[in-house]
Amino acid sequence: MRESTTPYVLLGILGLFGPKSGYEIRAVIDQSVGHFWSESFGQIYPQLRRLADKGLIRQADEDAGPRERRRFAITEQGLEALEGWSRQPPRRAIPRSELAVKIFFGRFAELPNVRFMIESELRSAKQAFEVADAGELLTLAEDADDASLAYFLIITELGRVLADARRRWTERALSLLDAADAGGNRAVIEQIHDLRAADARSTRTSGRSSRKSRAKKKETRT
Amino acid sequence: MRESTTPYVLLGILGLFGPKSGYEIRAVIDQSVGHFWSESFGQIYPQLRRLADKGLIRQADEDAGPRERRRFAITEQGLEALEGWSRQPPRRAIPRSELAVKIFFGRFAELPNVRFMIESELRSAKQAFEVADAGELLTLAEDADDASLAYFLIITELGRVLADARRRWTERALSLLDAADAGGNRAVIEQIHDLRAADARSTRTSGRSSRKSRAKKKETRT
DNA sequence: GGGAACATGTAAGTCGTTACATGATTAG
DNA sequence: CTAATCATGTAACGACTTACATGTTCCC
Repeated sequence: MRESTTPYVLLGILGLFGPKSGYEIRAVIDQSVGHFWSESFGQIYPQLRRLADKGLIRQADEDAGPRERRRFAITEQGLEALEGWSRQPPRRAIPRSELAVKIFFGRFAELPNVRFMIESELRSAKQAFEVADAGELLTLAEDADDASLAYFLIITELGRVLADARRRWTERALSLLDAADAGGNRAVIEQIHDLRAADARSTRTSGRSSRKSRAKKKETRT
Repeated sequence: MRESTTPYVLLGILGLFGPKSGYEIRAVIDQSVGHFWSESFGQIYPQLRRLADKGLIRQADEDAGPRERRRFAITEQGLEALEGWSRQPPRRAIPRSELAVKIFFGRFAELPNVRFMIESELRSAKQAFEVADAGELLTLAEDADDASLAYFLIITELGRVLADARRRWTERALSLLDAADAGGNRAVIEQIHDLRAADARSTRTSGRSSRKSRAKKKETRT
């Protein structure tokens, strides 16, 4: 990675939510984009200093003691840097999933073991869904007038959709494991065909739900 | 990260597919778990040496020249190490998505810009789905008798489900963007309610598809 | 003979986590 | 008074990417 995204994340938080300390920034990240980004203090504090040195942020409270809270505000320059970065297409990297790798190598573990991993993933996915769902309600309640409302909701929606997908996958994975356990490869293949059939059914159904968005699109064109 | 998973990925590939060179290992990773893991040569080659030094792998062809292909095979010791690792629960890390962050900070970009990012994601998701789908067909054709069949299919299934989720999310994101563009926050909120309604509808429908897997489960119990 | 793909490897440098050190403030 | 939480910061280390250097083999 030629350029770290960390500094821009810090700038973005300060830009959206006003002056914040390193500690507060971390909390805000966890509670907003926490499903898709994280920063450690070991990254945040040195980076804040660097941003301040470059003039992209400035200390908001000049009267801070040595171990006291120091809030930073984004500067005009920082805003420009943030805007410049925001326009660039995102770097996409394959997310590394150790779970996926361990399942792929499942042969070298015991079946109950693999099953347990998937069940853990199921619990994790359910919880992630609840968190995203709660976050969405909170956003609707608190940011109903915010200029970022649509963006915030797109992110909570991503959390919901992805968590739901993870949940659905765990169910399918368990059904395949069951099939393998009970009927070997033949049953596994049969189960895969069932899943494909289920997919075909749901594709047919979901075509209906796009009716509502069509109305919106018409408005945009006029 | 206390312990890298890279060495175990190399061991796993050698364990599943027999002796391979660094170059081949990379190709196999890309074509199998490529959606969920990747390794660079800068990782692979030094790591192979370390694994060989520890006796977890050994060079399969002793007669290799300086710049010739050197294949490695997993040893008994390596297999034990791999099995030990396989049993441990996976470390889970929040996948860092720069796309999500950029959208969250969408206020600082221009709307067409954000839209373009999401449309790129849509294309990427569609392509990922096709790749996963093709991989599944290949697995069904080539590994129908493999002891890992169920595990391989669980991974291709993960690729399909996740790619599909990403696709569905982009559509929703675009509908929210449209709403914001056309009717501001009020329309956005309306659109979110529409999405929730669509969710409720599909939850009701999808309950049916678990009928098939129930049959399998019954078999397992007996 | 030349280009594409195959193939191995190193060096530099960044990125990022973890563990540690330190202290202030608040609630019970 | 003491535990939890708030709060800032550093140091060490490991992981990983990127760019570079080098050479082979195969096919046109």
